[in-house]
Amino acid sequence: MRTAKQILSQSILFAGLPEADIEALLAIAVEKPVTAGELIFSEGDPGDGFYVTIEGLIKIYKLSTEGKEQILHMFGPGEPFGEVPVFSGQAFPATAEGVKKGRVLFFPRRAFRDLIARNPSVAMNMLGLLSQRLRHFTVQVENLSLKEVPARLAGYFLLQAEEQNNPERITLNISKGHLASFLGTIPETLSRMLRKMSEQDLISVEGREIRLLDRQGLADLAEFGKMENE
Amino acid sequence: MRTAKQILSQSILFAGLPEADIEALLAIAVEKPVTAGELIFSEGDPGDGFYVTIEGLIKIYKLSTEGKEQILHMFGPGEPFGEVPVFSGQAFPATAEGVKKGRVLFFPRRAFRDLIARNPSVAMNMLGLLSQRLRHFTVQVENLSLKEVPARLAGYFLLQAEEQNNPERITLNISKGHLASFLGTIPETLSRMLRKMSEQDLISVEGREIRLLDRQGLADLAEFGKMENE
DNA sequence: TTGATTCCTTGATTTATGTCAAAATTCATT
DNA sequence: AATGAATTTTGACATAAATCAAGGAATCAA
Repeated sequence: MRTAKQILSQSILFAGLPEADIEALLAIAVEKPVTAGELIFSEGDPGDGFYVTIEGLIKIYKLSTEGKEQILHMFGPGEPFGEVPVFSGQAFPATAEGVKKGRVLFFPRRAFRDLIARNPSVAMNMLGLLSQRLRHFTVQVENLSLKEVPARLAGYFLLQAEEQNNPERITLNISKGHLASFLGTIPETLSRMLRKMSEQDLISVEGREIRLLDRQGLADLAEFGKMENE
Repeated sequence: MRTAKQILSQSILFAGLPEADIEALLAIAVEKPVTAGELIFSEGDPGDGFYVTIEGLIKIYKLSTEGKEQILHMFGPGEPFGEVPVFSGQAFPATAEGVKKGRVLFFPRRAFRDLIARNPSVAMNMLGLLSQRLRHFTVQVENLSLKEVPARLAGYFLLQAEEQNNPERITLNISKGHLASFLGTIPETLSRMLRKMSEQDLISVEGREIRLLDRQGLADLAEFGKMENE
């Protein structure tokens, strides 16, 4: 069983925080067991603290006017929930309920705010993490709305080059199959596009190492979407 | 000319903060004019503060090994830059330079951290903003990797329903043309899909009002991607 | 080495969706 | 209401990419 500490230090909100900060967070958090079907909070409850799932599965839902349950999200280990209204000082806009037995950490709003005041670098780190992810996703969304696969792929390469801090070579950290699905396509198409881009000397591929041979060409491709024909 | 205060209160990092907090931020910020071609910071400089563009245009770039400039981002009014390394206590990984004459606000790291310690709800608000946007983009990225347009569209409707806090009806806040481009398609295709979805009683469309008639059907569509044939 | 998986590539075909052209509708302004 | 501009819809056609089917690498365990 993974400990709360392990989960936290890999979670979206706290990943990469120094161990001392994780300890400080654990010190103010309250661990609660959750059973399937158990209500964690209800729509309209005051947002007096947020949660991080440690184990199990939580669903967030609203009831439609006919009383039907509309699931909005499911959250597993490492994923926070309720933090948006809590950070903003709002009531919970939906209901949270256990789906699979597990446990969650509850971070009381007040104690969390005090922790930040005592130790502002925790907040700074969190802001850094969130900003970075946000920037990543902003670019990613732009990429994905590009109509054609070669353009999305070129955009992905440029984004990765930036994030890996190397403008000339990137290493795929996921399999080509996963990459295909991530780009909204399938392995066959990805494979063909990689070949085509290699033939045009935009890139060269050696396993998971991609060399970016023509950055300007890739940028044009990402912007205009069309590849010149062979 | 829009004032720094107006820009800040609509910026990604600070939008929606109470006026008092914006004032507090302005009190620690230093306004600097920027001319075209002026260096703001260089790769490797210590990240002793971050910037928000007020007016003009800033480019962020790195130099390739052959000394060629690789532009990573351009930032206009309201957009922060340098905040990721600064929040995380790193050096700047790239160089910032003015492209169009304007001005920027500089937030010294130290003063900003002290501000957070004095006034943790500023940090809480920022965390709330970033978390919300992050959640939005996370879902959006998932949607956009769905292969077919009807699935992406259904996903978009469900996301909007959640954000507009109304599970049964949404109001498009962008034109259908823009929506098409946002979903990575074109107005013609969007139009056809809306008709098809209406014919199947998944939705009904009255101008920019979309009524979600079959939420489960939409969820299935978003998940499995296929529409049943006419 | 062998066999067993998994991952990646290639080819033939079908299908979804983009392109082009034009009509219809909506919206804003007089 | 009437004009004009912008947006949306429709139709015929072209094409990028998905599907289906098969075969090759690469990886791993014994």
